[in-house]
Amino acid sequence: MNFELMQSKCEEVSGMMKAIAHPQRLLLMCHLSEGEKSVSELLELCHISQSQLSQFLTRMHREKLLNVRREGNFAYYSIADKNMTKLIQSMHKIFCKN
Amino acid sequence: MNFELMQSKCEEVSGMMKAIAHPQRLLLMCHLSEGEKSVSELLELCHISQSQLSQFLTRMHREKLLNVRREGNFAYYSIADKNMTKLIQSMHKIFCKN
DNA sequence: TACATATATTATGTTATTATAATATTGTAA
DNA sequence: TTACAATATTATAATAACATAATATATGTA
Repeated sequence: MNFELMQSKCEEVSGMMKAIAHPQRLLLMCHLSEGEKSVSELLELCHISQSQLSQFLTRMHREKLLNVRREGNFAYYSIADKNMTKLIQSMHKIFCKN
Repeated sequence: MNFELMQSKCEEVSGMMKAIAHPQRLLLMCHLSEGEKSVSELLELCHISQSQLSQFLTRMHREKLLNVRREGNFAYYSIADKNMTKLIQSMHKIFCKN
């Protein structure tokens, strides 16, 4: 792998790191790695205000990391980026096993 | 895994994510994942000012992510946290293969 | 001693993140 | 139509991150 490619990869990937470089956003991603969840469910799972949760979700959706599916009054979010799912799974192995 | 544990893990791990949530710091870590490097070497590898490089290294050393070894005029940095090394390797597999 | 080289520190202006409060929107049900 | 519940948006104050310039320290060498 040449250096220029390495640099541009880092540029790209560090953006994804930023998304999970926050305790609550990482927790969100961990919960979402187990499947789609509604905003209300996420609100119960993470100790965070409704406003901030919505802001985080909106932001990560804008960054193409999350999908939304709206059904009536509810919004269901899921991880949009396959690599993000893989990453969370790797992190789980590394940091949460033993 | 219970939720409280999950939360405290996320608290801890998101700190590490922060360290690599920056293009140049991630690039630094990638280069360091191949072994110890001197500041001068890193300065050549990353396009970054001497001051900022030193600040980044100092910061990550303070956060126990890096080790320093001083030899005469030079300082050699290496990754101190085994999990960080594992993480960088996983990321390499996920983002840089194909 | 004087000077060069490698690295670290300090200071500072700019921009981005975070947290919170307040308000708005939209869909559903009475 | 009114009211409520779920979610989104806007505004804003506090804090942290970033980039850069300037200066300092420490080691090695002529």
